[in-house]
Amino acid sequence: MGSGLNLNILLRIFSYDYLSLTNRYTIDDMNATPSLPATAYAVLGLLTFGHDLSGYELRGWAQGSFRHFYWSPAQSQIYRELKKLEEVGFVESSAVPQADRPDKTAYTITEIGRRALSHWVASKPVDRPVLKHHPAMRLFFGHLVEPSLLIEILEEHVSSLMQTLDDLEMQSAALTGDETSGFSPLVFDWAAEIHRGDLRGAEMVIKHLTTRG
Amino acid sequence: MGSGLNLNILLRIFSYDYLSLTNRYTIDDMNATPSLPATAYAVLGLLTFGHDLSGYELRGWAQGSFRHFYWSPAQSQIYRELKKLEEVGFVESSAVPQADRPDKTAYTITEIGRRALSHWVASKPVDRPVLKHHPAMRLFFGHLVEPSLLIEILEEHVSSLMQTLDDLEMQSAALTGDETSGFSPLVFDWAAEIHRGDLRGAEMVIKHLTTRG
DNA sequence: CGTTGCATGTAAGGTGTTACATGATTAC
DNA sequence: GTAATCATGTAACACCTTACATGCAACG
Repeated sequence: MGSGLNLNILLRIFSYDYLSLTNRYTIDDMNATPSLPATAYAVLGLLTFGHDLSGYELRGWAQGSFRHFYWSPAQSQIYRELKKLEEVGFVESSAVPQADRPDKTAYTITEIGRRALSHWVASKPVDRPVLKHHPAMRLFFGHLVEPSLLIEILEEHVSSLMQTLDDLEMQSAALTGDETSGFSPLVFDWAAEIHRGDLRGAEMVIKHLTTRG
Repeated sequence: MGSGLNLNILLRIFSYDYLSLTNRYTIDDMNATPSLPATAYAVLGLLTFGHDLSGYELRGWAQGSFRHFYWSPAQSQIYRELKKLEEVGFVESSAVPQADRPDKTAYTITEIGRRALSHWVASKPVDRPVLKHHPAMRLFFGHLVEPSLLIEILEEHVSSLMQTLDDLEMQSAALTGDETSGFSPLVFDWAAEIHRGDLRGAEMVIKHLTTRG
């Protein structure tokens, strides 16, 4: 362990109230990753693709990029995560003058933020994916309603899936070959496979319901 | 609208603090569905398969049945939802004497609970599925770490998926043909398709990473 | 002249988790 | 005897959302 580290600091780093930290991390502290919520790292990670972004822009990027394989956080939460990240020293903000507009606050990832993030990316255990499949939940209790109502719900789900697939294929195509996009096209392809599985399943269910209902 | 219904009651029913309700629902109020969280309906729905269950048993059933297509709530939350459900009159509890053990409290769905649930099952809009795919999120930021670490994470995910698939296939096989299981085998088959899509995607990613890393 | 987009936030409260407390029974 | 399972809960708090407030600029 490095120079600036004592038990007191460690306790504060790994306790939940990191918001009350007055000291920032030093590189010496980086033997372990502090327990920031995954959302904080997700926001932090968006700053590693080479652009300094404002809270507002981050919201847009989050919506555009993780929408289909992670949920996208509410805008108010992004601002809150940014505040926390700045307090622990993982990002730095700077005012960017805008023509004829109030300034915007752009965030840059710091070296120490980058290290913490890299550590988190490879850290284990990785939580298992969490799926909250509302249409499947409706089917699970489908014995309580008319099959025709179930089919309606399923068909809406199918058409929403097709839109999602279109979107994913477009995004993947647009980014493949782009040096700065990292593994994101690969992630979009992966997400597309998941959604195609969902589609196959939903169509199987519809077929089952129509041939005996 | 029915006899016992006035604006005041409506406001209380559709406001969030249904916990403070002193009046219970009557069947007349059932033209619409109150905004209970999906979790409450999920718990309520488990009581429609013909068994009266205790909080403890419900936790087990939830874990066993929706684990793979919905998340399973913490035990403490199940107890809280049951309390709420009883307060609005959707379930009734009765003490069941246990040999040589403290009594357990078994819950039964009421007629009005059943109506509310049926209404909810067919109500729209149905929320889109929410996926929080942690391994995919790691890959999304994979440009920050060694590819070998990514492959490790992916391979662990693959083996976890295979267990899930085994589990789903077993459950589907066990329940197919069982009159009392409703559509649940169909849901398990659907979930299996989703997980097979995930598997296909993860294997594609691994192949991609190994052939150029 | 109203709506949409950019941009940043606060207030309030719902949703869900972890950790703990309790107590008896069964199994090793 | 000590661990695991059955069984029920409370306390504390992390996480996240909705709704609102603000202000300016551009579009039609």
